[in-house]
Amino acid sequence: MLENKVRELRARYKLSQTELANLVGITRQTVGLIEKGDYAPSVALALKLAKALQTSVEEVFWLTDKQEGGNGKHA
Amino acid sequence: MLENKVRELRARYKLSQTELANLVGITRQTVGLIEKGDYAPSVALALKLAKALQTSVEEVFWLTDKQEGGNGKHA
DNA sequence: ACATAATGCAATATATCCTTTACATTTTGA
DNA sequence: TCAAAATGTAAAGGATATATTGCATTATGT
Repeated sequence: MLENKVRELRARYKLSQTELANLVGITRQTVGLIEKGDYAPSVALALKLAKALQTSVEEVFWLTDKQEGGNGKHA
Repeated sequence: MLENKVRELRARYKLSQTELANLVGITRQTVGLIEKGDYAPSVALALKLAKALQTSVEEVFWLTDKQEGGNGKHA
């Protein structure tokens, strides 16, 4: 599955979800869903996020072996 | 808009669209559409493509100022 | 020339991204 | 404590990524 450290990097620069969202041209809800791992953004958005967070796409997003959890609804 | 050099890198390793598609788990049609610039893949797929092409996401995909052309249909 | 592989392209269907709107909860700061 | 900001979350809908199937065209090798 796809993992990321958007939240960690965003905290490092003391940006709110809304501020980061404005920087890259999306809504704060989308930022929240990406941080939660619910959305795998397009590479265009990933490039913008990496730039806003002053690092590379690979530093922000990476693939792991882990399987996708359940359906999101807790048991 | 989003540009990429998938075709150039694929040629460098003498891979067919079908071979690259198999390496990253998609269909050859999708490879063709990405090369043509019609699709901006998910960051998960971009990571797999960059890995298959032995480089970074930023080397394969980048954003430019250029506007999206017409609707694809020639005038 | 011929067979085969590679590519282009189109239509349809499904999955997923992303937005908008709305409301609840949590955190922060004076 | 109180107000404001930040975050969580959800539903509905538009936009687009990706698969599947099928057929036409072009390139490659013998």
